[in-house]
Amino acid sequence: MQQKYDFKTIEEKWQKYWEERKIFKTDIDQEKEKFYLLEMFPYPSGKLHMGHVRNYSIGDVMARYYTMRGKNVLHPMGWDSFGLPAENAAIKNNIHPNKWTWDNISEMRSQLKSLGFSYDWDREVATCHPDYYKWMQWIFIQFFNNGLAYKKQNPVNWCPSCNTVLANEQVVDGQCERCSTPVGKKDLEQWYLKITDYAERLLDDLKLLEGWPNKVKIMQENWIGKSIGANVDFKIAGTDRIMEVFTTRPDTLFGVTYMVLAPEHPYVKELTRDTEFEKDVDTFLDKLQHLSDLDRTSGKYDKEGLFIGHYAINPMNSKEVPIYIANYVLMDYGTGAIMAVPAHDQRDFEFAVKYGIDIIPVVDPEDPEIDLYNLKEAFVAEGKMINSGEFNGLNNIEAIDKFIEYLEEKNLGKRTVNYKLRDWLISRQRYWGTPIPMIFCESCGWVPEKIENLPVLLPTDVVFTAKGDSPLTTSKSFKYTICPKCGGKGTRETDTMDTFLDSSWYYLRYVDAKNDEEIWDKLKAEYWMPVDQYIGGVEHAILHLLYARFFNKFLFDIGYAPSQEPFTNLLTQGMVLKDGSKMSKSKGNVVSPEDIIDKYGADTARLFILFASPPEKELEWSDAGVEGSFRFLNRVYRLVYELADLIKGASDNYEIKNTDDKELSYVLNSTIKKATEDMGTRFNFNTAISAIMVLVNELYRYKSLENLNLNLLKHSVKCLVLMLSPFTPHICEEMWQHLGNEQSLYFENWPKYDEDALVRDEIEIVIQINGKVKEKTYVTSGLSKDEFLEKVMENEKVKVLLEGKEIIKIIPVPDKLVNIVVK
RNA sequence: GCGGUUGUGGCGGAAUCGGCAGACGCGCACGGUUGAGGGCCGUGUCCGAAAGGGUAAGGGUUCAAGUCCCUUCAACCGCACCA
Repeated sequence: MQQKYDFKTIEEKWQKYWEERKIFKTDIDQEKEKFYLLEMFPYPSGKLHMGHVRNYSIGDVMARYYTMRGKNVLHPMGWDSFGLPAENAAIKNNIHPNKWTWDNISEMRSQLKSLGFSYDWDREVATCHPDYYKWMQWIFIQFFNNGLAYKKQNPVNWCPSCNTVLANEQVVDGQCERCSTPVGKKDLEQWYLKITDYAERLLDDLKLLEGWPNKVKIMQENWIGKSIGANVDFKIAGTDRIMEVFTTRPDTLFGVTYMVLAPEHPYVKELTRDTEFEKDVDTFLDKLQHLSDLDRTSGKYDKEGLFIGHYAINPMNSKEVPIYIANYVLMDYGTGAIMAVPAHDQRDFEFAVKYGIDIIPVVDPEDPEIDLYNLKEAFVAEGKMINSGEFNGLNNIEAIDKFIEYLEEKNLGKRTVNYKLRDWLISRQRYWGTPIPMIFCESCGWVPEKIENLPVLLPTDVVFTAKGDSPLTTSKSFKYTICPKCGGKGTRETDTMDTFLDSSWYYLRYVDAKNDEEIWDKLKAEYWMPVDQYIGGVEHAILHLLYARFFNKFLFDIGYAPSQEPFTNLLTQGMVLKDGSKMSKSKGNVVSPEDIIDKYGADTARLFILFASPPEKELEWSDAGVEGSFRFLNRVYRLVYELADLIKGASDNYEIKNTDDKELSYVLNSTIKKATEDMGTRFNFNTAISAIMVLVNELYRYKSLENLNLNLLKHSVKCLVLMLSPFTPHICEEMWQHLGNEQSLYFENWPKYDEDALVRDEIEIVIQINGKVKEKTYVTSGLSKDEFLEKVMENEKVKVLLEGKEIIKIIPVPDKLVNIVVK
């Protein structure tokens, strides 16, 4: 160990040491409790950014900490390496996506290594590798064979810039999640996964996820969007057609004054054909179709509609009400048709006011403030049923069940549940993704490729045109094949899979990453799964985390995943900001991890990131703060360098000899206690580090004293190095070695604290009068309430303060405080 | 509009169960070391001369509130015509 803290030499030395000895390699060990720690794997864009560094620093501290606590920690890393940027780079720079991607992976892998993260690299996966996507295709075929993958023609979200379709989850504010281009509609035949079959379980099992942030659970709950209600049949007068609507408010059936069909509803054309309404309807539809989703849903959304010349018959009272089409009714939710109750639904109210339609109240709020027959807005709260025949007088909430019973009895409708969640559109018209292993045969229809023929390899003879068709269609070798079922002519599906499929199961593959016989050994999955701690950005709250739960549940159902849920605990780390906003090239406020590592070293970078803010919160980047962290490491380094010779011969058993010893021992043990609690239960690394800083300050005080207790000092310094090691492993290894240890500290135990050392003889207590602090004094610790009070009352200042006052009440909190209430 | 989160010194943040608000760090000031600068070591640093006041604003509960309850405001995030 040199006198000066030379982080470059030290970090290279120890990274090499760890790698050569395969320190971080993990295997099943039935003797030990397992701990599966996972950070979201990155897309190999080329360079790590600060968000990655934060994510992986948090993970690495936890991995190292749990290892020191005796857990068998699985800590893998890999690459979410299919995706659009590789293909765009191919078009732009004429580099094959494959080369572009693998170059980026090796660049980023070496960056991760330069940060000293404790990954078991033997388990590395890359989703673009045939060894991985082979099993992706295998899973797809399992979905297909279980009736959960299907192809259907539908108007789909289309990004004109990415030239591909998008899942609902990938449309954000009517724009493409990736490139922010407004999303349009296109009628295409596409593959879907039936995630809706799992809607109820995905919702229900959120209850099992006690270790997830509430925020994420609420977001998923809202996204799944369960509504309970009834489907009700309305006859269309003068036809044999039935208009089926979904409502969550069957209690308001008597208040229906009009009906609405979604403009795209098949009945609309049928009912208006060859009538005076046909022309207006066509104009209306035409206008709607030229609006993008963005325009249709954004802004003031003026409600607009059109009467189509037909009437529906209310099944409750046989009243005829007009049927409209309107822009606010969606085809792809419920039945694509609604009953409108203006008195008790705000949207219907606005529409009714605009078009002069009757407003009939059926729920009475019994509130003199509200004029029921002259409403200013819809009344949506609870009340008493009126104008509703035999249901009058009931509470409307209780009436809902009565209405449904009535409808079911008369065969006019039934109890129904609806979800906002839609099936997952997974086809992409792009090259750099997993080929969908399906073959179309004129006589057999869609047939999956035989398992023994997997993987269906991505062809290399393709042209990157970015024209809207999948580049796979340009391959001569790929498209034509034989039908696996009848042996006749077959054509391959040329679309590839949404890359979110690849990342929906990678955590399972890590348990047996190199297996080419099966997707993984079930016994290995049994040992390691579920992931005990998952760490990543909150931006994945819906997309990735919902898809991964869905995949895991499906794999559980077919016997491959051992648990219902994949991730027991989830930590969503906050963003890294600079000058109050997210680092981005366009804002020019990007701080490059490489530069920081170069200037201060990986240990400083890690320390600063963990010290500046608790993991869930946003982190404001501060160059001065980085300097501070660097200064602290230098301070620790000098301390150890200075003391190492002095304590070389000392023993690990120490005795407390004087008050200074006692003080050091107190600070040491309370630091261990605080750090242990902060790391293991709260993940508040910032306060754990600040506790360690307090210990360092105390050691500086102590070492300047005379008659040092070398045994105690040695013990303290060792504990300091061990506690700091999960945060800044390189410098700690170096100091550990300098203190005379031969083995890496990676397998050392986390220090234990001594409860007895935390008891102080005298404690400073606070004396309050009427809740205000008036005096601080020292008393013997551990006194009973009476003894404690007696001591307080002996205090001279208290006596003076209480003179001439009447004591009303005394609240003693021994070892802490007393509050005396006086008049 | 609905749902959620957050508001504490000049700054990042701490206060974990309702019990001393501001730990720790940054910045700043001063002192020591040094020929000087840097570095390092140390002291001080919420406001106020003091009594006292102070955790977005206002109210409430309590012996005691940054913490619990109500109202308002601001910022951020998610969803957004889902019947």
